[in-house]
Amino acid sequence: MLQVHFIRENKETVLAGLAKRNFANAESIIEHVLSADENRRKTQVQLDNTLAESNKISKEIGNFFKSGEIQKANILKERTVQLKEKSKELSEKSNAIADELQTLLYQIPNVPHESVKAGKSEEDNENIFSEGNIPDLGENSLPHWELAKKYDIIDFELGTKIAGAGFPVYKGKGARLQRALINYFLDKNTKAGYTEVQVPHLVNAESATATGQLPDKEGQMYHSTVDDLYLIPTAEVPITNMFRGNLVLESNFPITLTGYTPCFRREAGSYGAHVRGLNRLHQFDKVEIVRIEHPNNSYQALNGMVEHIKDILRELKLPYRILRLCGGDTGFTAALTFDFELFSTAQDRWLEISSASNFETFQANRLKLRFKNKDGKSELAHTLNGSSLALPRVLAGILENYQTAEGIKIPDALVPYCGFDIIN
RNA sequence: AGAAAGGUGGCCGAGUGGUCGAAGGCGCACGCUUGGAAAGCGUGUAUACGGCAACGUAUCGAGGGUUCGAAUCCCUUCCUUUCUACCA
Repeated sequence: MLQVHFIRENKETVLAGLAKRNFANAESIIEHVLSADENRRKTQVQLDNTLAESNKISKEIGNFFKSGEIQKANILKERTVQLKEKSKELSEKSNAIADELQTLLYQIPNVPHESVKAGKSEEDNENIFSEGNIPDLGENSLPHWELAKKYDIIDFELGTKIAGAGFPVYKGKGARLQRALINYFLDKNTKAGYTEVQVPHLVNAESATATGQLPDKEGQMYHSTVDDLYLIPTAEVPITNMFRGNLVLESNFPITLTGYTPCFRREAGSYGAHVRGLNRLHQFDKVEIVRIEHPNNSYQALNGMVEHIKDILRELKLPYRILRLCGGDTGFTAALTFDFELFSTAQDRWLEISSASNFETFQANRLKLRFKNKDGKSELAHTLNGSSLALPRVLAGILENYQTAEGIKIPDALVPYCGFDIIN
């Protein structure tokens, strides 16, 4: 959520940023915010003055009671009746305006970083880097869902029986490979200095709001209405919320965490060939990295995250590219996002396997996550996160790119984690 | 799930109707002291909103109520701890 005073002082920057996102009605919503803000401040002053008078009289009444001048006290009491009514009215008005303002602010996405290009959709994303060899698989290459069946390592139908479509069952070497990947990713992250955490897989509404899943993405999360808890769509939510409401010391930076969790997404309305197999699931595993940074450092930190993820993909010898998302494709809460896409040779398409973002103060403002700066004043911190990595598509990429006539070879880096070097 | 106790500033902890944004301590900052450090002494040290400022207002888990006036009394709710019950 943008800060009102930021919008007030940087109206043109905000409008230009929203334009890059192709955000509709930016002009009118910003005007609405500014008028509501002005209205709120005006009402607040009136309320403050009324309360100040009321407080003053109350003190006088107290003094009269103490000195035994009961009559004088009673006269003053009558005066407070009107003040009370007035302050009640003003405070109701003030609350109503504050709610209105809040509703408006919740609708405004983050202002993109200056390096973000304007654009409507994924077609306008910029390809900024690519690496790795695309293997020549010959004529008989299979997509991962067929490989999964051939080697009996993932059973989609069984998952459908147990839960429904999008909940695969991993079996034998498939399950082991998945576990190997999780351990491998966590080891890579902890070696890079990230502290490993295990966090709740269900979160309350407050947490989901703070990182930006609520109110806009409500329909995308599974919701236990009895307990009013949400199944996490990503570990970003519980890990970032570890710091909700915190006032950290500048010397605590950088705060770097990593965690493995399953992720749950309703994906309502998704269909077609692009969601086949492991391409899109309701439940999938992911290892996430989260950083809390000083504002001066956050972009350097984002680059560091990108380098870290590159390093992993390089070690797995998978062909990938990095996209800088355009304004229209950048998530609601992010200022700058780099997507990592793995090339699936057998499907002849790119699969998103990681997304690294800097949210600047957008989440911190909702989280009330601050630090004390050198002047002793509190300032909002910057939050960042990235996947390192999302499991199913990496698994799909390995199955497809490493397939041979003898079976599926295991990337060297994973062999110690798997305990075998081929699936056949 | 039942019973009891409790939730106060960065942390600990006092405070049962007015002079309480809140004693005291720890921590932190600055100064004095010192060859330097520690100790000691002194001063300062919550957050948000409005205001150039003086200052005003709000905040003692959250929400509501009583009262001229609430950290303090009442109601609701969330959480924590202990005991009992249950249990991987």
